Amino acid sequence: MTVLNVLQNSNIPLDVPTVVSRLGVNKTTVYRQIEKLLVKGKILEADFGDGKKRYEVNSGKHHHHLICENCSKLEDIQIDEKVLLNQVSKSSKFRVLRHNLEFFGLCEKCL
Amino acid sequence: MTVLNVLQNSNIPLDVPTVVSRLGVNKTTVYRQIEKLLVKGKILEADFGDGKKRYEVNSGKHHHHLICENCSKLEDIQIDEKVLLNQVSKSSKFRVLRHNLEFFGLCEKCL
DNA sequence: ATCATTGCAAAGGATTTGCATGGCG
DNA sequence: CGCCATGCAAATCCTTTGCAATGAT
Repeated sequence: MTVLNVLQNSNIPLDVPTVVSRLGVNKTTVYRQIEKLLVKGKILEADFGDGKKRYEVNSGKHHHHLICENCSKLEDIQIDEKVLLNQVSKSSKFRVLRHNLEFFGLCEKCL
Repeated sequence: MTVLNVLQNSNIPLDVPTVVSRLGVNKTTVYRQIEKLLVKGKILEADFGDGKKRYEVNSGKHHHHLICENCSKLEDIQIDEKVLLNQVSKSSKFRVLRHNLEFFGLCEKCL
């Protein structure tokens, strides 16, 4: 088992402590492997704003997350971001290289 | 001087350690005042993905941030999010209550 | 022998909690 | 007195760093 395996076996992004507990290896090792996988582009980092980073395999399909604030259920969503980035380039001279976009709310069941 | 004053005097969102150093009061006090201001809606939380929360006064104008990865310059940007939220409601049954959107890249000067 | 990988313990930084203190109604 | 704001120290949680031990080439 490797870090990548653990992430592949999960349908949601995992934080490092979770990966550590599933792998049974030292956390330092996991942090270092994560770093390498990130550089290689094998995995992506997600930030749900709760003070820890989460990681998921890079499927190649750029997507964002819908996070249920009641049951923590997570859903992926693909969004056409052309409109978004166009708005930015119209109103600013910044060159946007990447962005972070996550949605929080209630899933169908919790509504 | 209050926490709110410090945030009002800043043109960028500040993290708690910074507020503490500018105010000279205990960090616990600042964390507690921040919490109250958040509940009252006087301030907003911003997450730049570097492991700490930042806070800014709630101007009433919903906006996002453009963050220069070279010089850390920060620019506010307003975006018409109708299109974005429409896409979500079309492809999922989640009810989106809030979202987090930040842009990272290079400012005009650093380009 | 060398170089990368792993583990472990310690340190760091943001945040939270417990408890005692001080002000004020 | 009773309540709320403040301070301080300790604890917690995620993450990083230093260094020694192990493994592979």
